[in-house]
Amino acid sequence: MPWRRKPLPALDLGTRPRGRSRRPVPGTARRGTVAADFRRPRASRGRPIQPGRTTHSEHMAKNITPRAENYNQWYLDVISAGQLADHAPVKGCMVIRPTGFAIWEQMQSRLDRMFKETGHVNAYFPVLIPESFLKREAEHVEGFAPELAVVTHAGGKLLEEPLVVRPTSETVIGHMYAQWIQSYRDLPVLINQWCNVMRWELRTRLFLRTSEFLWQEGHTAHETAEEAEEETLRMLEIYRRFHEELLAMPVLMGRKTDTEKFPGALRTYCVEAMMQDRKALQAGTSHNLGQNFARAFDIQFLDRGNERRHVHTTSWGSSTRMIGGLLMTHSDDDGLVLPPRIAPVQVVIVPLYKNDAERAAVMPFAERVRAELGGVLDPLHIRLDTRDDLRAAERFFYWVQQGVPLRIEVGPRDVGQGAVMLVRRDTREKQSAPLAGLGQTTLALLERIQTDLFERARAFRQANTHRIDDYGEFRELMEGPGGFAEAHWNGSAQVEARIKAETKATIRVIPLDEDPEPGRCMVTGEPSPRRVVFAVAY
RNA sequence: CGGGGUGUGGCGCAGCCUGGUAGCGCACCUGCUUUGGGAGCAGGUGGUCGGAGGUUCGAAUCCUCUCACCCCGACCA
Repeated sequence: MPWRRKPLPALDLGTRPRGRSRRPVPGTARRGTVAADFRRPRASRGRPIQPGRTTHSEHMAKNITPRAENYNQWYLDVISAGQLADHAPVKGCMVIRPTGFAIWEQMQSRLDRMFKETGHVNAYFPVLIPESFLKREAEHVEGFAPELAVVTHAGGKLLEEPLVVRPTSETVIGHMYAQWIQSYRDLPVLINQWCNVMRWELRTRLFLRTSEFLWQEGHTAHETAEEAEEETLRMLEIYRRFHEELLAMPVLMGRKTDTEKFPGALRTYCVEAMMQDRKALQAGTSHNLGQNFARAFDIQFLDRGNERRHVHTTSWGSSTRMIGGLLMTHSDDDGLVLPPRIAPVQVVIVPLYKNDAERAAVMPFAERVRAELGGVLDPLHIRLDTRDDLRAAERFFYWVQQGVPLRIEVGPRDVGQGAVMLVRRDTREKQSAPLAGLGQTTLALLERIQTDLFERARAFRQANTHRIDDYGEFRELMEGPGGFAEAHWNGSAQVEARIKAETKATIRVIPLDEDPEPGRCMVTGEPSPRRVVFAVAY
């Protein structure tokens, strides 16, 4: 079963340049092989790390509102302090600053690789789509009409046909697939594109919901319904792995209800995460489009029996919204916290000195530290902070708020001892480690940080997930602390709508359990085949 | 679109009621002293008060119109 949970594999920071000889075979996830190169330090080399003391216990960031005080403001403050993004002059649009974009680039390169390993290729389709295309699929146009941006003029003249700025690309791509696909020999078509899309949102929030956002949209066409469903679930599983293994974000996988599904889809699946305020965030979606778009765009092929048939298509996407989700999963009152595997800067070395004499001693040592780490990490992901116009404390806070998982302080005292100070971003634990074997020590620590972040998030979700059978209790949960509620539902859109109206909670996923537990709808008492997961969502 | 609010140096604000030609904190620049968790002192740069019109000798301040943004609600990756 493609959606079966797999254990978190050994650390693959994915940052060390790899030899060309190791070429992954499409369709097979590289597992273990690469990680084994620098997985755990052998006992003889890895120095035991003493339990450290934390550098401080209180919230120290004076430019960030604590979560407990105002969660929304905290979110905006973390973005601002970390210099991730800024508001653009056009309402609802954002400027992704270099630090934020670097995170996106990391996400892109890791996901892109996972797509290519499963046989997909990249292409690019235009940003402008004839308005009439959207109208060809009834549900699709109904779903997207309210949020379309439309170009009516160009070259100083009124256009004969308005052009919409793509909100998603099923239509143009369907149009092209109709021309490219003639025979079953042309199938499957497995194309992905990285691009921007625009959806005119009424209420926007940086990363989570902006009018323009960056994303990836995969579009595939298949011979049979079974193949399309298989592809849909395969990509869902890739999103699950990406979130859990790279972003350290535990996610629930499942199906969307008809009210929540993609306009035009047969079925929509998604991965859903819990944020620190216990609200749900849909992080990636995978749609089985059936033959809806094939019929609308006349995508037909001659099958093996020489009969003309419509293809079965899928589409799947994930966006810059994941940056918001990543932030709300791990960050704290001091600012951004990034998991090592996705962090653009994994380790920062901060040299400390008071005068030229100390500088002369410390800098070469810091360079040695960098060289040592360069043996195990991609040098691009190691930063040596040579700024001497900033005070030490200011540099510390800068990197704290950039979310760098590990800071290495190198001062005169350390040089004397042939050691460095390692400071974890997540726990703030500070510990001394000798320069000898520092590469392995660092890798082990990064691995630990990665798994700790994931485990912490999973424990949080678990602590805030409740099995609920009584609607009164359900309302109390949603009106009070919030969280995920596993409850029974009779399957009707009316009851779903009533629950939403009364509690703001929606059905986030219908889990893909193989052995569902039947019961009775918490609202109507009617039979229910399985529990579904409710939550208030972003 | 309905309800509430705000527009004054890069950011956050005061001044408006009781008109007299703009001030504070942070940031920024210079210098000295500092530097293992957001330094101190001294000096300095920068705005004509969202926009338009009106009242007045005189408007950030009063009046009219207008624009933008933010928060709450309905829609959404």
